Amino acid sequence: MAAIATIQINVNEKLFLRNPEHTELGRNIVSNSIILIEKIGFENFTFKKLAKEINSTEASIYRYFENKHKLLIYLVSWYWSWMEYQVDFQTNNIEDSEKKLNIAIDILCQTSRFDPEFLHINEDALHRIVVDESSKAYLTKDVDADNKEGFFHGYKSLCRKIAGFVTEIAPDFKYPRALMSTIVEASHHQKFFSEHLPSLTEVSESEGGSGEVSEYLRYLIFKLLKG
Amino acid sequence: MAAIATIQINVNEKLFLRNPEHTELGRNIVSNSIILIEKIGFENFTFKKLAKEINSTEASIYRYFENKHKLLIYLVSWYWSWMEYQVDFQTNNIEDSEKKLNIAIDILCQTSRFDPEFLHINEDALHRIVVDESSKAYLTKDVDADNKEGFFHGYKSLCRKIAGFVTEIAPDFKYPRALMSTIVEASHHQKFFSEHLPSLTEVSESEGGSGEVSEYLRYLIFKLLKG
DNA sequence: GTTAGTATGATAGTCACACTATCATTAAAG
DNA sequence: CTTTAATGATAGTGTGACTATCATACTAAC
Repeated sequence: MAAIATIQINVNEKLFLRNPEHTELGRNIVSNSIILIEKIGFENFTFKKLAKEINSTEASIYRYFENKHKLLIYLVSWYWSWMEYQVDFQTNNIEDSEKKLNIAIDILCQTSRFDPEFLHINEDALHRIVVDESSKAYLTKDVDADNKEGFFHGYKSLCRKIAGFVTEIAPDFKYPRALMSTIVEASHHQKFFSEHLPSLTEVSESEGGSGEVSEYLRYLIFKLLKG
Repeated sequence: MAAIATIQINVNEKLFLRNPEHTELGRNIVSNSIILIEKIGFENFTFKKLAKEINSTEASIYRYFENKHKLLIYLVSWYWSWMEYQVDFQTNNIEDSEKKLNIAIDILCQTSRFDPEFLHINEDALHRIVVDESSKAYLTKDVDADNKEGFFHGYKSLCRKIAGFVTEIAPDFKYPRALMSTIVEASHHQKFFSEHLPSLTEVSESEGGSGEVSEYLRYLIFKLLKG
């Protein structure tokens, strides 16, 4: 099926040297880096290995991304923009704030699936990268500099948006943003724990997400907001 | 004041090649690695730099720790054991489960300070390492293997203990362990966000911890359990 | 007191990662 | 038809992450 309107996901321009969306090689770098990072983990991932994978060279990849850390931030940024787009799209024309919040939670946990138009991006693999690796994007000594450059705009923007739903439901709730950052982080580590350190949680995510993480988060949030 | 009884913090033996507690050099490695990692960050930290710092050699450090990742897990493990000891000590003889839970939260957030007997360990620096770096200890492709070796025992044990307090307060609460892992993780990233990405939270931790993180966490937990 | 063992230091070497630089080739744009 | 931009090919540098070897100093045992 042909797309009539093309969705454009915007990522901070300082995250790349050449825009990877504009060329075949660039899209190849992005799509295969997702596959490879998901497969071998970010620490074991190198531009040399990626180059081999796509039959290109290290030097060519360096023409797009300064280093693998910038690439990771690029991928994670892309993910947050995509998430925000999904939230906008799926909550559009919905009045009920609780409904909107529920939709947002499902999107965060990837419980509901949205047919995307990004042929070169494996969204499932990217989601797993975000779960496993995204905190490494900001847990560095460069956070403050990177934040000044606006690298975390997507994450902050999404949190702000969902925190807005929270405030619509409970205008007196004191911690809408803290709650949302807690929930977003929890959506990742609860999934991680359920798969790798199951004694840290009652939630069990068996294959593809039966939705126990989102159930748990939903329970937390609504109990907090409505008593 | 002299200690009459000496506290022994136990760390999984597989985390080191030679027990660093047993020698001067070993304790030096541990104490200076804490200072150095806190200062330059885990990614920039190398055994060579540490060796220089303590006037020793790379080779000597490798006789104690297989690699810097194992050293990180060692430090984090030590921290969790120490935290659990503090919880045990400070909640001893207290009957009221709510009080115990409050104490545990304060300990997690380092709001209450405990005079320790570990001269060679800078607990404040170690706490900052745990906030900034501890998730890197398990967010790797080796989690499952490392978990099998018991490297995360301390973390799991502490969560289980505090989850026990939760169950004492609210026996019907469905997610005691998930809640506790969420809270422990939140105690780290809320502090991190308040310092580096403040738009992600209402909490602000000005110097030494005025305790806003613990206030927030306390609010969450008790609203959930009694709300 | 000699010997044997253990901890550390000193040095050097290997391999892989993280780049940087240069030049050749090809394809598209004017 | 020429210029320019994108890629490939190759090589080189510095550093990190180790491993190996040998010398030395101290300690503990016989």
